[in-house]
Amino acid sequence: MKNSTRKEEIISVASRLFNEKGFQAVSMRDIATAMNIKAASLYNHISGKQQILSEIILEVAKAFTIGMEKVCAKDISAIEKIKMVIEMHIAITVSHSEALAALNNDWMHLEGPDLNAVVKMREEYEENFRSIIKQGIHAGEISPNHPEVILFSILSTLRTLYLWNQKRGKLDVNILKKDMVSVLIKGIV
Amino acid sequence: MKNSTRKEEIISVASRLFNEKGFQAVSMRDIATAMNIKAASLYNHISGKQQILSEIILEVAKAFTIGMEKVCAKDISAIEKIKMVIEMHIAITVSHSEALAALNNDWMHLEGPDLNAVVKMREEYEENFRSIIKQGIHAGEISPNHPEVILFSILSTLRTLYLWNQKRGKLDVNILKKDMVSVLIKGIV
DNA sequence: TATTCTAACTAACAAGCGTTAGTTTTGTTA
DNA sequence: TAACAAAACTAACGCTTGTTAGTTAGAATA
Repeated sequence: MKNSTRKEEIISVASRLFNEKGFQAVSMRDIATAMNIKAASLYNHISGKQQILSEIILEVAKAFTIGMEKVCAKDISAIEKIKMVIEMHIAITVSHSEALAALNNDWMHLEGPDLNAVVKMREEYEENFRSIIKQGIHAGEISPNHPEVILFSILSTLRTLYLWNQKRGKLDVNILKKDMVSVLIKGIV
Repeated sequence: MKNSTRKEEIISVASRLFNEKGFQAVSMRDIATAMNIKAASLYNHISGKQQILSEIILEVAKAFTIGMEKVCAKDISAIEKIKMVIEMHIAITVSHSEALAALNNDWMHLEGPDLNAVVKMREEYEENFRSIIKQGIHAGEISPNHPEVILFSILSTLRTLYLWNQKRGKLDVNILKKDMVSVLIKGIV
């Protein structure tokens, strides 16, 4: 309802718990206990468990959509676009690490219009990425491998980045960007 | 207890449901309904929900461990080893697609020794992969990028393969192997 | 035919779930 | 200090959960 600090705190704590155990394994009582209050008190700030999940996921999903639109609007080569996408993913991952777990693993527990919206954003995001790759192949910048394999390979790496970033204490962002662009585009040989 | 067909059927149905909704979101009644029996009847064949999860995850985790040990035992170049690992991942993914969802997303819901065992197998797997990459860098076969980024990039792609294989109707395995080896090793330019 | 085994069933349990209603505490403003 | 709003509380609701106990139908074995 409001934009209170307490509401943001709930969403932040819930993100952390969802990241650790998954949406279905975290109860309202778990969230409340982590904040040293009772479960019923949460309802002074949010309308229910579903709303918490929606807010977490929709915020980060929108960030990706906006980021991809910015990349597509630029008049640059396909390779340059892919570099931008990689850098955008890294930036969002660093700032929204725990929300990415929900986006990746718990999107199917959204309901109603929120579920539809997230699925649609995801499809459009992949379609935009696919177009960039095809553009690059057509222009001769990218090797004519199965574009689906290229798309899948890069996107899998980017989507799983949050896990690695959590595991091995926060690599330096600029080094990470440089190395990932290099590995994903030029390969490892 | 026994090696009955009915038990395997339960595990197969459970794998499918866990793959769709996640371990915590699937109830024993869901599994039973999908088999046209009552939840209590499941207990004639298995000891509980935890056992179902353990059997699903441990089987596929062991397959990876055995596969990796075979690769490491070979006296071939690092690049050849990585090719073998990629091909192994694709083979296991095709034959155990739904179990991979549980291994990736629900391993943290294991309990006791099973949890420890899976975590340990995962760590050892990654350590073996890391060694192969370092060997390749040392031998000059692999570019001296941060080995951690190379490891993470390839492993992320392989671990997420089951999702893409499910989404776009089963790509041809041999073409997939060829293209993935090419993209992951030689890059996309 | 009588017996044993398998695999289903019904009924119930204690515990935990998300959520609501109504009340009390707390801190700020008039 | 009195009044008010914010945010906590207690208590309870109906429902679902994993699981157990005891029973029954049907097939295989003696």
